[in-house]
Amino acid sequence: MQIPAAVAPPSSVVHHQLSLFSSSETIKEAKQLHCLSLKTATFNLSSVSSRLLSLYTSSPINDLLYARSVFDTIQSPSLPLWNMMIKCYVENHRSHDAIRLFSDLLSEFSPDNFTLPCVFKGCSRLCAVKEGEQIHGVSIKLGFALDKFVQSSLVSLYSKSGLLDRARKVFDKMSDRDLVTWNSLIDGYARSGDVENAEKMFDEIPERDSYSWTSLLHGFSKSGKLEAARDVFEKMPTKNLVSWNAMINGYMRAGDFESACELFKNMPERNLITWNSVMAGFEVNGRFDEALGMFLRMLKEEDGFKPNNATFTSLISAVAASAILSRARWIHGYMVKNGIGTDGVIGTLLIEMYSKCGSIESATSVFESIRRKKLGHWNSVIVGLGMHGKADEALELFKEMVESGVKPNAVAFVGLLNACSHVGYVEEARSYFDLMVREYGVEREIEHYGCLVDALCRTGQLQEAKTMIEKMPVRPNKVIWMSLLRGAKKSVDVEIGEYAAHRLVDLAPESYVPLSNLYAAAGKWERVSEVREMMKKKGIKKEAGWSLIEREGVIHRFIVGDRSHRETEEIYVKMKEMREKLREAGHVADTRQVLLRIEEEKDKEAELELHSERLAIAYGLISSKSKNGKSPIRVVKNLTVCNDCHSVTKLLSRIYQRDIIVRDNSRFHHFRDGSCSCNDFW
DNA sequence: TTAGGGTTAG
Repeated sequence: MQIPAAVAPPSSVVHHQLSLFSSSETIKEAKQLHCLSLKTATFNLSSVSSRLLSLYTSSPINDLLYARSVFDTIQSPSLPLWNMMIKCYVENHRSHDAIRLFSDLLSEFSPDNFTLPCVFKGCSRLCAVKEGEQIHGVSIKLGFALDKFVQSSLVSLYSKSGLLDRARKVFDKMSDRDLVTWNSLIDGYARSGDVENAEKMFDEIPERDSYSWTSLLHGFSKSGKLEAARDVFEKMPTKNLVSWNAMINGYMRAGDFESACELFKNMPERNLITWNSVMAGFEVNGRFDEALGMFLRMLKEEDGFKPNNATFTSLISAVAASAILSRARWIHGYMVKNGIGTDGVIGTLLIEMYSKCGSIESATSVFESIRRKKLGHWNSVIVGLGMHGKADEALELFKEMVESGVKPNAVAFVGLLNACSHVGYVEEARSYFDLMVREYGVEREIEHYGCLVDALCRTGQLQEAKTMIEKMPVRPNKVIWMSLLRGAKKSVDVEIGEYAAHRLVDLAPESYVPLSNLYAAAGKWERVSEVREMMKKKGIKKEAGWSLIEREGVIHRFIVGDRSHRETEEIYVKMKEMREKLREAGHVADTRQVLLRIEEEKDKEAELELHSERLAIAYGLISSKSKNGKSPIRVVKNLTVCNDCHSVTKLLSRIYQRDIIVRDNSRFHHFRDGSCSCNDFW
């Protein structure tokens, strides 16, 4: 709506305001000028509103909301204003909206040589190379085939999309190349891993600025050629923050933390990307505590750094992997306080984090709070429910998803089949295995076969599982052989177990452990010794078991027979009490899965009784009694729960009337009042 | 009178 000015502002006022525009560069100043222009009624002058839009859309301000509000009040904006607005959307990572605006523009104007580069950049951000090609055709028809900026943005689009031949074709046709064009192409070769061509172009370049050096450096570091990257880094005439970051990121990705930290320590300045690179590097290399530690350090050391989606992507994954619920709640709380939204991939990761940290309730509530639910959100919650043994809910949500018009993909079916296999729903698994192809047109991948095989194995249908593996059209991987071997161990079927183990050992040396467990369960102690000899010879160690439990922010970790804890005395008193109560409840130890051959049954029992999860549960029972006797005991374990511990934990949940939630290496067990959510299939 | 293309995290 335009408000007519009562009195035309004097030209001296307008002149003064325009001069203020050129000296402004902060959002605060922009807003002040915005107010001033409204108060003095200069806003309706196109010279003023145009300058204001330019200010809002240019760096470093780039404020999309204010820009759009100005744009919307201008009647019939000129082509440059449309161009600014499109660029602002692209710069704010809203390229879909930028393209939408571009198609609106087409009904008013013909795009010019300023419009097209922005649109190509948007296409490149969206990986929309087909659309880019179409608009490339349009730009030729409109006579912009030889415009330097149009050509340069096309080189960039094709480079980033990996179409180096096409990029090169445009590049070769250019009569007026500048550094930007060269850099686009060098970067294209570098990011596609063609370091040779990147280097060749770099050598041919008439003049180098820091972009070219950094692109080459990035190419080397991305392809893992860190010495070559370091060489470029040392040789470049002026290093900037971007080159430091690229180098640090290369080292972090390669797991060379020492070199990365050395650079991190010595660099002249840091930005958010520096910190994010380090956090992501720790996270992908499995050093979750350090990733979290860097985040805390950043908050402490860097005043005014506002963590963004990239920060949280690494951080949420790190917390999910650590499986500590209090950390999950803390990071989520931090995000809520700081206005980080849950749509898109962040929502997906949050759901996954809560599931992996043992609170499927919080995972579900995050899912429910997301207004525009995308496929990723549905998949994440379905996978989570499966992990927690809630197959009925997973199946129900799947139906809701389909009814809401979201088309399931391969991942959705992995989640669904996995949920079925975890509770032993073989018939449901079969039916969805069939339906996914017949009704939804989703191609079966090895994971889908894996889930069905697993469901068959968990329910003891080993022969059928074996036949299925032999008939399936894809080559079985180690996960599938491992399912069969685990199933054989559970059903104590030595023949099928050996069959699986023989096919497995080449793919996965750690498979000797379940084989040895199988022999132990079958009482074939000579075979156990043979396998253990073999493991020794090949240098394969059985991963030591541990369990952890968190209390008031502190992680307490136990190994078998642990006596190192500060409250060891109390823990062992509790263990004794547990033992007596279990005996009263009629528990008889299941000693079949004791790996070592111990002659006396009594000793076998003693070994079982000191399993790390029992120590953790004992600690949970004594440490949380005074605070809140009703909160569940949450234990994280690195290995699969053994038969005996599983039945013991069921009994303990009844005896002490406490929910006990155990995460093992593949799923969750919710123990309550004497039974477990896995229905004893695991 | 206002506008465009190239480097690092995800």
